[in-house]
Amino acid sequence: MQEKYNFSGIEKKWQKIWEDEKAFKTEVDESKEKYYVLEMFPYPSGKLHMGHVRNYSIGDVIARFKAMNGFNVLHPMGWDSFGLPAENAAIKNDIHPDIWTTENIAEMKRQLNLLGLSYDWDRELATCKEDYYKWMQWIFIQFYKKGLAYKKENPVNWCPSCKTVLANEQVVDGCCERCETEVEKKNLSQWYFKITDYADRLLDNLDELDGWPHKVKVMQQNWIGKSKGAEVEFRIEDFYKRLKVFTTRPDTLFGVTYMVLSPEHPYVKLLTKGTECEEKVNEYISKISHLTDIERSSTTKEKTGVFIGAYAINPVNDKKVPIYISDYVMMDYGTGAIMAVPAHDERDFEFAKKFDLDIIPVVDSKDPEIDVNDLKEAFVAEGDMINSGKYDGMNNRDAIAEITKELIEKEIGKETTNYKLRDWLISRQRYWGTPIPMIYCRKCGWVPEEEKNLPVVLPTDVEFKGKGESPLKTSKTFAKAICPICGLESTREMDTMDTFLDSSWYFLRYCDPKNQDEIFSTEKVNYWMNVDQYIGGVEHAILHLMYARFFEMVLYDLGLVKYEEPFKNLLTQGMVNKDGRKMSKSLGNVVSPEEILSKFGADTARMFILFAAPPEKELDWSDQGVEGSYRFLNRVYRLVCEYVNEIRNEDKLKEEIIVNSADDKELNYALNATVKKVTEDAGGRFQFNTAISSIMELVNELYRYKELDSINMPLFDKAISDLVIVLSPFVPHICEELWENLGHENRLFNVSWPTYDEKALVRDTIEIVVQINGKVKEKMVIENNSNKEVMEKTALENDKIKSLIEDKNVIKIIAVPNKLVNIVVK
RNA sequence: GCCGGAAUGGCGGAAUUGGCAGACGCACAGGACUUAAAAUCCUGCGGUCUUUAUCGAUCGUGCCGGUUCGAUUCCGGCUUCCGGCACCA
Repeated sequence: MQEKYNFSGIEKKWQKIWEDEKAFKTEVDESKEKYYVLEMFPYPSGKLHMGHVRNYSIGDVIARFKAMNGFNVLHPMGWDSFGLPAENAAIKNDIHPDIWTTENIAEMKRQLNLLGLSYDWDRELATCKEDYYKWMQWIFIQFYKKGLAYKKENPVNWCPSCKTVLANEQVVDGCCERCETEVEKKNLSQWYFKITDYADRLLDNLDELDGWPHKVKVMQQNWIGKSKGAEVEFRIEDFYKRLKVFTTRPDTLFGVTYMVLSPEHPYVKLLTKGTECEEKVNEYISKISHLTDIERSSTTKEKTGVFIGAYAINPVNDKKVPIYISDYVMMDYGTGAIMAVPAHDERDFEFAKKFDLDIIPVVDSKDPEIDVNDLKEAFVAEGDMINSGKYDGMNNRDAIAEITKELIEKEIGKETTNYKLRDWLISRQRYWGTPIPMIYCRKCGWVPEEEKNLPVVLPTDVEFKGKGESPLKTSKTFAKAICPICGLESTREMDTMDTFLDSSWYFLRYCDPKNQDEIFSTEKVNYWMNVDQYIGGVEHAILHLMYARFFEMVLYDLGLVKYEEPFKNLLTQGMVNKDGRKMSKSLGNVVSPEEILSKFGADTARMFILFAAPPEKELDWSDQGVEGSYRFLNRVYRLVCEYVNEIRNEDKLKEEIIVNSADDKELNYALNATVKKVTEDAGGRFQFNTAISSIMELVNELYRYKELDSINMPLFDKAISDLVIVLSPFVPHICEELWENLGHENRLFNVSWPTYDEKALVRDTIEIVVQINGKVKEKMVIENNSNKEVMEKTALENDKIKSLIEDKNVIKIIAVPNKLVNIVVK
């Protein structure tokens, strides 16, 4: 066996063998339990970064571990290949997005393969290929038929740099999540998906996702933003329509002192037209329309607003209150109008102070420090009702229910639930995406393309100018279509789909990626789904993960899949940082994976990344840490090499393993403890750092044992073999090489995971601790599983303990078997 | 502002059920091998005090308090940092 650890030769050799042997190909096999492990597929930017390396290393350990434990593992990889960068490259470099993307995929696949990942490449898919987006369009049509896709004109988020509209979820702090340009509002007619229909299910199902990080579930909860309350109708003086408001605090109805409409509220024009207030109202509306969303929604901004000259009548006490407009009321939440209770709402309080409006407390504070008749700030806590007629004295929690009941009886209100979640705007005014398969017929309106005509293919005769219109409009052929209903010459939809649609179901297509006749075979999807372990960055906690859940629910309702939730377990890996900061070009602290791979090899890179931190935590890149991992692999290599070349004696290997000497027992203990630890940490908890540390301990023990005068050959051989096996999911190349040199002809990923012997983990004698008043004073070696009496007796007979307690009163003795004796003295 | 999460040596981190805090690794220091270096191997490595050294004493898991024989772990109250949401009525 070659003495030097030649990682480069070894890695090339095994990558070739795996590829030639199609080592990781999977098929449905009903006789075996399946395991679907999935890493979020990448956008083919062309360059692999450390985040990818981490993501895929984690997935690969799990995939290899599960395969060795007898599971039929599905571990696919593909490309989220529609999207803006390709199109921007087209505009800039005059290269077709398809070519740019295809080249990038090839380059990235080459880099991925350098990592030795156990993918079934026969299942590779790319969302920009016709055979994928054909089914994307098919799904769109199913959504449309189910009434879940609709077109409407609305003020939408427009990114002036990306020149397209964005979904709510893609706007971060008022800016485009991709390019950080400030987002503008535009009134456009756009396609939406009715994700709001699924708000409750998206929320309720979260409870059952035990295998998801708490954090992600909370983020989705916040995003859905469910709040229960009541809708209340107010009469408006001298006006034929009633004003509806939403409130979560019907208990404060008696404290309403004014009303506020959003400036965009349709009543504003009706109520002010021709009145003396019209001018200043219009002035205000025009002023705030120049504000950006960020300016308008800043909580630090002073409240502004204007009285519109109209009054509303409070239905519970017939009080007349003035109506204002203000930009702190949003048109797209609730009814676009609020009842203002300054005594019990911070925003209303601020507004009332500024405009010198009445503040009437209706909930009394239990805290004597707070005088509700002289408030310095809004009182939002619980308390008993005051100034509220027959409800006075009632706890305000109860009053919520009682007053709501009264509203319903009088038919001036009802219970309502509101959500922050908005419908998903899915149209994009870009070329490099799935064409929306809809046709506009001037007689029949919007009609879906016939399914037999799918896919609606992206035309190639387009120009990329980067104007604010879909490049599809420059195609001479694309627009023309025949109405599937009446045959009239019609026009196609020119927008494409948000790429988040493509990634909302790719995990299903992996189950049956080559199917020409249907989106996937039910049988195959039922066998593989759902995803047992999904791994990716936490940045997808809301967008991708909620959209994918929504898709799965709709497909479930369509009878296409048997689970409502696609991802059983989710692992959100932490970021890879350098010097405590995010790796970024501008900071100049980017570590290139390829450089590390050529210097140390894939196994070292994987080892470091898995060992340096638990997967969900941030990981700080450390060059010295990488060298440490490299050192460790060299140490393992030398150990096996020395064994194979110098120590191994084939004749002795045939003997049965008999563990006899104390040293043998030590080694056997270390071996079994390590197998147990790695099995639990790598297979269950996904704490690869501790799994690896326990393997390091075994290596240390093997080095110690190797130097002994007599070596128990069969035992040592077993320990070396098991070491190589349990290490292989982490660093597969070096282990295959070692395995081969140990004389095996099979491949490690086909080898069964070793079992451990609980008996070997039971030592003859163990060390226990003797405490006095909880402080460790002495350590004693006693027989394993000694009973409490023996433990106490041994402790009390110990000379040191004796001397320490001789002039004290023993009050109590606590003995915990195999752990400690605690003597309480006074 | 609201909602989550975290805080342990010089550093990354471990302690899975309330039971020896600091596994494993990095860095550092000393030694062995070597003409020398690299590599490798061995030893030490939380603070303070004490001792020639051993042995030992004592403090120590962000801060304050509680429960307990015993708390990094449970409870209450803070501080700081990270993340999410945010005039959402």
